[in-house]
Amino acid sequence: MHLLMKNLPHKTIERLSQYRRALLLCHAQGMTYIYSHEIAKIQHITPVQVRRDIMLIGYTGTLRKGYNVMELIELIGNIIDSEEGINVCVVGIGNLGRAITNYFSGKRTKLSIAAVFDVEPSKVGKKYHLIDCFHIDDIPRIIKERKIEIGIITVPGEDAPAIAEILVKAGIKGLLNYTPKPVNVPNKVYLEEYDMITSLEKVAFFVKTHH
Amino acid sequence: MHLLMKNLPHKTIERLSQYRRALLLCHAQGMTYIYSHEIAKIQHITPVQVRRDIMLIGYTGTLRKGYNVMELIELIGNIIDSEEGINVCVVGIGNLGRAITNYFSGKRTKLSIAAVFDVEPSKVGKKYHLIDCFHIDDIPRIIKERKIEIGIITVPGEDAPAIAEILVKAGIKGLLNYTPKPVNVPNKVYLEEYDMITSLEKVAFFVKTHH
DNA sequence: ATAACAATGTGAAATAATTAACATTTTTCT
DNA sequence: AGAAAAATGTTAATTATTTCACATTGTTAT
Ligand SMILES: NC(=O)c1ccc[n+]([C@@H]2O[C@H](COP(=O)([O-])OP(=O)(O)OC[C@H]3O[C@@H](n4cnc5c(N)ncnc54)[C@H](O)[C@@H]3O)[C@@H](O)[C@H]2O)c1
Ligand SMILES: NC(=O)c1ccc[n+]([C@@H]2O[C@H](COP(=O)([O-])OP(=O)(O)OC[C@H]3O[C@@H](n4cnc5c(N)ncnc54)[C@H](O)[C@@H]3O)[C@@H](O)[C@H]2O)c1
Repeated sequence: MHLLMKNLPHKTIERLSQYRRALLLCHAQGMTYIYSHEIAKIQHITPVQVRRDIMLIGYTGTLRKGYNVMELIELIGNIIDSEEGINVCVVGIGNLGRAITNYFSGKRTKLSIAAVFDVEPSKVGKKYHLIDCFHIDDIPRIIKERKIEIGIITVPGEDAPAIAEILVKAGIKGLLNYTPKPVNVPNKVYLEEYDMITSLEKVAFFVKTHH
Repeated sequence: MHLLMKNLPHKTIERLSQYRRALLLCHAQGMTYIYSHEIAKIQHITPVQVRRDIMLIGYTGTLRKGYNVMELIELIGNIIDSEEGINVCVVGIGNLGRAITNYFSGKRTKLSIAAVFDVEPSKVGKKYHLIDCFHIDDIPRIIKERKIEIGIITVPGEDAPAIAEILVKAGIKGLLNYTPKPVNVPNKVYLEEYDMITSLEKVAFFVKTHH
């Protein structure tokens, strides 16, 4: 593993993921080289920031031609992906859980949803986009069997803390909580929380104040 | 409008929204006062940060008793809400669009979804959680009639830029793009973009590097 | 009454992230 | 060949955000 990786700013990691997505589209359109200002335009940021991020991962472009699209895609992959891939599970296969499962399935990537969980008897045993749905009591077993390292929580808010605890006990390494209820995890588990209401309220605030 | 509001850091706005949500739950449980360290615990941040945010909005608590829950809820409301409320629309009523519409409807808040749009003939004319679905050709008219100021984009990625343009032309003031495709808007429109893959890749990266 | 404690409020310091400035280099044009 | 243009790479400056450190002050215990 690169020494570089350790010290990459969080924001840079996010942007690398976004650059890669944009680059994949550019590659699909037949572009072989791209300038920092072109990437910047797509992502609504400055060219300097793009160059700095790319500098941080130790890649260097060609003066006057820019960056080799495919090389950059591969390097970003080396940085942010795990070689062997990482398995993910979704807990709570309601509206949001199904939308996410649907969204991910088919996307060829190093991240794949290896199981989904719910409590509803009518859902347990079914398949969602080819992925088995298990009862939450099976979380410990399935997580071990299927080497799942990351959990996405989409249960009703009030159940989120309990589910987080179950997942942590089962050995999960990272959690993505889409519930409005914050959950507690030990320090060794990486936690990311996102709530749409917060985003919307933020947009509303800036709409209100900037005009 | 407060002078204060103008200069609040973006991060503070996000946290205020989160504090309020947590405070509402505390209020519902009958708490009348709360300490900065209690809020901090819920949100996984430091008590100093909570106190600083609260300082920034000009509220002051009671020494030794902490903050009055209801007063704080109301003050945060004064800061981030619009008095009259803001109307929102969702464009693209697929899996994610429906999940979001479902999630928002019923939540009593100053933000309400006033219309949804799609292109599918089978969806146009129907109601989703009591909200009318119109054809995207009606965007300009409906946005004016219903005084919609914010748009949430949940169409397939490739259509997002075109939809953003239509919404901007129709006079939208803020956009929340849940598509993986970045869109362009003029400077006066506030834009927030969020992609789940990026979040998941970020979690995966830190899982990989921190262990 | 007084000391010990536990909370807030905040200037100052530290850290994180972005942006400016510019040296360098390749390409193109004359 | 030499000048002009346009791109990268990077140090330094700036700005944004978080954290430290501590003065202040109600509350509780002795
Ligand atoms: N729908 C959205 O767009 C949206 C947006 C932001 C946040 N959220 C949040 O995501 C969560 C799910 O939203 P939704 O709209 O999909 O709700 P939903 O009710 O459609 O789905 C919840 C699912 O969780 C299952 N469930 C309930 N208790 C469970 C438990 N203890 N263990 C496992 N599964 C359990 C239910 O059977 C159901 O399938 C909620 O917390 C919601 O606040 C949703
Ligand atoms: N499902 C998820 O969890 C998820 C997560 C992140 C991002 N996304 C993104 O959100 C978007 C929607 O995802 P989804 O799973 O709901 O897809 P979906 O196919 O279920 O829904 C898309 C909807 O948009 C409609 N549509 C198509 N073209 C349109 C146009 N020009 N104008 C208006 N409506 C149009 C379709 O009729 C459909 O109803 C996609 O861009 C996807 O990448 C989805």
